[in-house]
Amino acid sequence: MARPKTHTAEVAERLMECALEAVARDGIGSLPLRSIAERAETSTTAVYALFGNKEGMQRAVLTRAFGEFADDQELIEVTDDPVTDIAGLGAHYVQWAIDHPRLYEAMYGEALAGLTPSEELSEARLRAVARISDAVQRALDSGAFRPADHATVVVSLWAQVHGLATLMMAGHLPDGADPALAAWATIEGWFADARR
Amino acid sequence: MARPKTHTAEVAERLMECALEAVARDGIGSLPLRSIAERAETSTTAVYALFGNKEGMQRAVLTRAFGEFADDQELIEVTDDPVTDIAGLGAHYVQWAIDHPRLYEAMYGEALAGLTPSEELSEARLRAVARISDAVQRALDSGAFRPADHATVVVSLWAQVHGLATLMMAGHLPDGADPALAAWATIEGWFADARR
DNA sequence: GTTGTTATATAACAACGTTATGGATGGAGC
DNA sequence: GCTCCATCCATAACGTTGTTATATAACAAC
Repeated sequence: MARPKTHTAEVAERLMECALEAVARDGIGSLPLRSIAERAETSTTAVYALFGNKEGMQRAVLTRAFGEFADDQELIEVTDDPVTDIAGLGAHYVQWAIDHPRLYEAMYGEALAGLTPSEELSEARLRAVARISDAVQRALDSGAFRPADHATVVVSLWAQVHGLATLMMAGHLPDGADPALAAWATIEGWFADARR
Repeated sequence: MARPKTHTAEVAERLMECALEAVARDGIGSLPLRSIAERAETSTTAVYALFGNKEGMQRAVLTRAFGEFADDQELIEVTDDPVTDIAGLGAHYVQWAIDHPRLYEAMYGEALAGLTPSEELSEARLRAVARISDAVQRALDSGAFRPADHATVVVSLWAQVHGLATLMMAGHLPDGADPALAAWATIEGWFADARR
């Protein structure tokens, strides 16, 4: 009894791809709806029909970005040495951020202060650090790490890689600094015995 | 032989105060020149005469913010125990970020990816971590920290506090996590002897 | 076909950063 | 003291942004 929809999920996917590309290139701040819609061969109305508004589209882009980031983390094989796993996950974490600076910037920079997160966005965020969280739990269970609160250890390691990634992207890394060694020190800080 | 200037340094200061206030409240992204100029009782032209353009004004705001941040770091008294100093500086670092979330966000978030830094901005940035850098040097000299590259240790500790601050601001801190303990682990990671 | 309802593209609107414009200003020259 | 006129700056205009209103288009029911 009405006109059939043409703003389908397929159009949403096209829009999403164009938007993700634009954000990865120019950052989350500059995302002109007109050019995005034009590139996706539709009109700006589609954005409002499918994502609500610009902020909704930004949220969707960030959710997608977190998903791809989590996929990358999950490429790391799980071994029976949680400490090695943590080191590998950390290195991968930083590398992804370096490879996708604008995306990572948007994920952990402006996103927090600016737009209010949706349910899916929060979930996607959790998945991004799930592997590290798991590895820390195994390190604690195996006795490789001294007894400590799981959340505290996770935050310590997460802050380390997140901070390293951000500083490196910003060009703040002083000459001669070794990020891998820097991260390793934080891991060692949790060792049960002083093995160095 | 010409009309005297009214776009004086005093006007620049008024503009700066209004802009800093606006950025601290709404973030670096939303800084409407018209309303800033109106609040400073001048016109938008003054912004272009005194700061070049909006980006110049943003740079100036960030430089000022870094200055205030560095002032705060320098409030911490220097003792003869560098490790205690580092812990205190780190706690102060995180606290300032929590107290000025939009400012810190602007300083280390968008600023890097977006606008190109000026000379003064780069200097102001360096001053912000000068105290931590000094304390690390003393910790290395005194033998409290095991022999390591100064820049690497600085980056490790800096990344830790920066990461903690960012994650806390973003509400990413898991329940039960103790940021002070988390930071302390990174410090311990550099201890010469396993004193815990 | 006509009508009713929904969907969409287009055009209009307000706000933004930036640039042009034209009036205002006050010492220099007489 | 009067006229320049180089200089400065508030105002208005321009292009682009996100968003909303409007009018057209497309189908189902009668």
